[in-house]
Amino acid sequence: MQIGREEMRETEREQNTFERIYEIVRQIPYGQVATYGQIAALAGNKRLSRVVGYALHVNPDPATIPCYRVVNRLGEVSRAFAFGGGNRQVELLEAEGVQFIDGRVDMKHYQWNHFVF
DNA sequence: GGGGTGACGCGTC
DNA sequence: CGACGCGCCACCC
Repeated sequence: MQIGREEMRETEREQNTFERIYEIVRQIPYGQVATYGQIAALAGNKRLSRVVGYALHVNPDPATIPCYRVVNRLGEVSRAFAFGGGNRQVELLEAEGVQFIDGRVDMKHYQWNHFVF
């Protein structure tokens, strides 16, 4: 169909923003976590961190998008986690072997390092 | 089209 | 430490 090329690019970009975010979150390995900013950077713009948060908030498919593996830069889980609060998120992560120090993920050891592979 | 909001990040005080 | 403030960008009135 013939819609304006620019218009289409815009639409594509917007969809891709979310698609990229979800695709990246899907790739976070078992037993590891990533930060919002990290995902934003991988999605192409590290300033998208807030959008990443929003994207996970409206997570369309929690079954395949492990949003609980996403924490903030300090390793803190979200208090507004969808399934029964942040405590639930902590449980899920600990079940994967992720260790916490003072209520925060030990980022040094569990943050996903996408460069090493 | 304008304005408020947020599962963030970073600088300041 | 904690409390603000600001920038960012997509979303929702």
